Amino acid sequence: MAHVTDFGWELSTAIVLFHEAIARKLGLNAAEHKALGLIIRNGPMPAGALAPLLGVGASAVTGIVDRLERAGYVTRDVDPADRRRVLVSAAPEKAPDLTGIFERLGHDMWAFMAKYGEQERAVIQDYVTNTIRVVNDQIALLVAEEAKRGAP
Amino acid sequence: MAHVTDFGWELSTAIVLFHEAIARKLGLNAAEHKALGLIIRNGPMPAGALAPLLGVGASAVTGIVDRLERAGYVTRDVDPADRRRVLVSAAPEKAPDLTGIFERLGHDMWAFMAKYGEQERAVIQDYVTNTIRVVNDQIALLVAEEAKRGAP
DNA sequence: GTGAATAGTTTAGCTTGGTGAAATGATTTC
DNA sequence: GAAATCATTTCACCAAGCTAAACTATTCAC
Repeated sequence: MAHVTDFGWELSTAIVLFHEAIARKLGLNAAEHKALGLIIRNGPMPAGALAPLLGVGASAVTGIVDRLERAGYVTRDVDPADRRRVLVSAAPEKAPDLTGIFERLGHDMWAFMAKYGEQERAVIQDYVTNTIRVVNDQIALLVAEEAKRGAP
Repeated sequence: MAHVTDFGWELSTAIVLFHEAIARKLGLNAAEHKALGLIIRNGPMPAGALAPLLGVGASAVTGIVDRLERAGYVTRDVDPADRRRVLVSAAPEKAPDLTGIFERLGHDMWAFMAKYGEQERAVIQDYVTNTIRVVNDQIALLVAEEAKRGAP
């Protein structure tokens, strides 16, 4: 098992460093990067919804979205359904040479994935899926602990 | 391939969130968490060696190590070989209930790893190793770009 | 042994990015 | 249609954490 955890540790470190490098490349701090990730993943969201997800107050979201908008990564649009709300959407065309990076990443991943047979891919998929589940479980436990300490 | 990248994306997000949750649990900010990780991984290191790895100036390291030391996660010791130098070592016994978290994580990983046969584990190992390599390559490219922009 | 170089810390000043209360504009309720 | 509510922004202020430069202690070169 030492092998598995060691690999996991290395992979985990690499992924965190990769995220940091991407954020630097985009000129974003942690909060802005996280916000952009949430918007890309979840689609357009009202500004207020970001506050709890980022763990900051509503007024701080204005500044974060300001900077993302000024950099061209997102756009603000009034929600036609409820014109009090401001929907923040990703402006994917403005992401700089990131396409190049993800293309290279995808290409290199593809290069070694191609040699696996169908069964081997199934194993890998099972492994990754289970790892995601296990990690998410631990996150949930940690967050639950925080919540308990926060409001006991 | 859409599957693979999607899984990769999910895994990547989970890992980043896990790291953040751990840092919050320890009461550490990003720089402190990164520094502690480096010290744990590399063993005792002189304070000055941390500065370039963290991407901060030497004077900032003092504050970072101060906070880690005050929290009990590391100790400072004068290097007997060169008494100008201060070796920063991890104080593992002081890490709080983290043992519990990593025990649970290891246990849950073990639970589903146990069902794989030897060949399946070899496939997984190959996959993880290659993924680490590919991600590290992209990091190296990004860092090289930064260096070029930084000092052309 | 003296002078230059090195490791770490201290200090002062500044930037960043946050909070919380009040303001603004839009929507719902009665 | 007036009043209460809601989403977001604005404003003034505050704290964290960084840099640059001065300072102390130690080592190395000659």
